[in-house]
Amino acid sequence: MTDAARTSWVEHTLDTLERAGCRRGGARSAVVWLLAGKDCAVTAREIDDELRGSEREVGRASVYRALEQLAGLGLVSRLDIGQGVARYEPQHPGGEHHHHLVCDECGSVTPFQDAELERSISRLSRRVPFRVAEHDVVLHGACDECG
Amino acid sequence: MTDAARTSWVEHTLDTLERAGCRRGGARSAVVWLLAGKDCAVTAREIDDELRGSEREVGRASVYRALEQLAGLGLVSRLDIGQGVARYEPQHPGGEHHHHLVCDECGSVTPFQDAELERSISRLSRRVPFRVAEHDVVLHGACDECG
DNA sequence: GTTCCTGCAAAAGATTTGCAGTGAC
DNA sequence: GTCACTGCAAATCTTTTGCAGGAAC
Repeated sequence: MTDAARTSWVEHTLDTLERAGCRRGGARSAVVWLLAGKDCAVTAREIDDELRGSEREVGRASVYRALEQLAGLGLVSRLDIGQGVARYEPQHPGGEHHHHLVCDECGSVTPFQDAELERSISRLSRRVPFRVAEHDVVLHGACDECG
Repeated sequence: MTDAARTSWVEHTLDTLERAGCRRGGARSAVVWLLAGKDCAVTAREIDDELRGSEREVGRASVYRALEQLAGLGLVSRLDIGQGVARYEPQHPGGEHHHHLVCDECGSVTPFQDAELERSISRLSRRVPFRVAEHDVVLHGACDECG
């Protein structure tokens, strides 16, 4: 992930928000900038903690509200990969796309990509009686260090 | 899913519990029997509600404790498919295996099977630096009625 | 000036835990 | 009799909501 790609996602995101009739509030922008720096899914708590120690403090409710809004506009993906917490990551338009390995021992989350898997899912998506918008694949097990 | 398969899962489950040093408590058995009758993932609340109206009432805590134990022994799968609730379904040893379509409009959860997808995942599982024990695929979108 | 945004505190849900009594073996 | 199991109530944790003040346009 290049810096250019991150910046481009931020611009695209702020533009889309503006077109949706939103104003450029500081709290939401802080969440957008923080997310832009993440390569893999983070939890609301992680965002909240990280912003709490930053120059722009943000209330927890604002973090959740920003994430909900961004997810609704398709700018971030929301993932539920166990452990009872939602995770969020930037969704780069037409760009990189990955899935997750979750270690059930230590809780670590690692991204991976696989073209064959994507092809299977894309073929499958056409077969089901369902308008498929997104898909998530989660592999559970033990990571290199734990297993 | 045949009645025989359900009964066989119950027997296998109770046996495994016994071998793990558990006693045959009534609450846990009630949860096992209820799960055996389900073809797709249910929430703890659904189990609790259903048992509350049955002959064998079960405390909520016992439902959660039973599910945690069953999941730990690999007898049920725990799924997090959004909506902030965990779902559980029987894991038939070496048997049927399915994934889920989740309608983001109405919240319905529909199971599906796909052999090609399974093959992709199984090949993939051998390639990653990770000991893969389970996998979940969730397709999000709009169901036939909502979409 | 209007409408959206924000933060706090309170509320709502899901899940877990402490504990005292009950039941299985 | 021992040790696991159970149910209740309380606690914990994540996420949502109400509301009053503040900011964007």
